Amino acid sequence: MGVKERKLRQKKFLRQEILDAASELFVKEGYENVSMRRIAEKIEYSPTTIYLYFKDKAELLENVCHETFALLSARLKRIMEQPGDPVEHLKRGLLAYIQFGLENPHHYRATFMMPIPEGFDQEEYKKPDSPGMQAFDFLRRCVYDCIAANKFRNANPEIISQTLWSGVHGITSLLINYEQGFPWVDQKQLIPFVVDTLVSGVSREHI
Amino acid sequence: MGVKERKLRQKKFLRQEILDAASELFVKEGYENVSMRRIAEKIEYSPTTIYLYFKDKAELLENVCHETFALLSARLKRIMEQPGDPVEHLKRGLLAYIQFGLENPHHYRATFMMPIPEGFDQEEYKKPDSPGMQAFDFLRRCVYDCIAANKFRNANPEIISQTLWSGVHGITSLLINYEQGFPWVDQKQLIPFVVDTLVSGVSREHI
DNA sequence: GCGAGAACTTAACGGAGTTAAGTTAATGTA
DNA sequence: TACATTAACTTAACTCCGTTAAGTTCTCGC
Repeated sequence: MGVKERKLRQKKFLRQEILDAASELFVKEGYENVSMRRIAEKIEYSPTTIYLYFKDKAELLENVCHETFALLSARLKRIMEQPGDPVEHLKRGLLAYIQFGLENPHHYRATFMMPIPEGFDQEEYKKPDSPGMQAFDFLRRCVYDCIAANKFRNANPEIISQTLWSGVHGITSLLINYEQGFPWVDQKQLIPFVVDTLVSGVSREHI
Repeated sequence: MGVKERKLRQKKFLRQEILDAASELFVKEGYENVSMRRIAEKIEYSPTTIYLYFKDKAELLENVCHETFALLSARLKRIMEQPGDPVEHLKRGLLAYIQFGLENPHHYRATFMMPIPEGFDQEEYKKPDSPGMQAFDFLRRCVYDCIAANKFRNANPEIISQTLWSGVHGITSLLINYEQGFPWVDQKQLIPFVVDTLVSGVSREHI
């Protein structure tokens, strides 16, 4: 009897429809302006139906972000697979991270800039299969490669990775938050300069 | 007739009481969990009274943050007045910035991590007397001093200042957001390493 | 004594996230 | 085929939010 399977497929389909509707509203209007009621309206179900598929709004938007960040991991993976020396890999990865954040500002904000809801299990985030951790792992592997190639100054690889992440997060989040609210120099100059500064700062020699 | 003066004093007093109550709730519970009603309850006035003193919630919390960030500016000013070479000044300033953010996480979040309400006049932020800009000016002056002392590599002072700011903002905001949600290395090592990386990255020679 | 205005409150609006209870339709079982 | 169970979904409601319009009270200047 394929009935059960069909039911399951239908359930998964609606779940995906919710995710898609939420994602679209999310991209267009940002976290603050996405309400459960509007998502429900979009898929033409009652608001309470969403709660049959997601525990609450936070869990729903968490899943929306997971979907998007899988794309970042894929992009980083592609960079790692291309030929090039480790430092070049690292630089391209850092640039891709920033670019990704600027292309998906609402997702980036929801994932890395919003307060973690209280009572939320923070241990969840540390799991290596969470999309944030997966992306961080690419960075970490890059750093290990650079250290193996004797390109970096003598320091804990973990501290270097975290420094680089905080560096790219800094410029990404500030540009997202103050796109117009601050007299930025040209992004096309600023972003590569930030990446160069970071990589140069952890390198054995100036580059 | 000192009556008008007394009235004005009373009005200012209540305004300050609102600010203090808001600030206290803010520090204790964070932006999300401060409601106009709760602030009103704390000062034992009706919620609508607050609107006689502040246009809306955003303006109130903006003022709360201004107060706090005046403290940062004062701290940075003190650092600049102490003896020391410009690079040392800069490093101490960057460290003080991070420390200030970690000491006032809710204020820092509200000022630098929250989405700017739509319809908000973003030009307001660029004004040089806004507390954010004032603090940024200390950084900028440090950078100019370092360039004058021929310590930095040849680059636009503006781009260097913005790079350094985004660097300290990155580590500050990530540590605020994921205090427990990420396997950080020891902050006592990480934070100085970040500052060293940034300064070294923009320096003429490795340090 | 009276009118004006300042200071503050009451009551309400519309919207948010969420939940409890109810409805409907399909399924498995006798 | 008749009945009980369950899944899927909706209706109605609760509590809370920011904010506003209207009303009240009190004080001051004339």
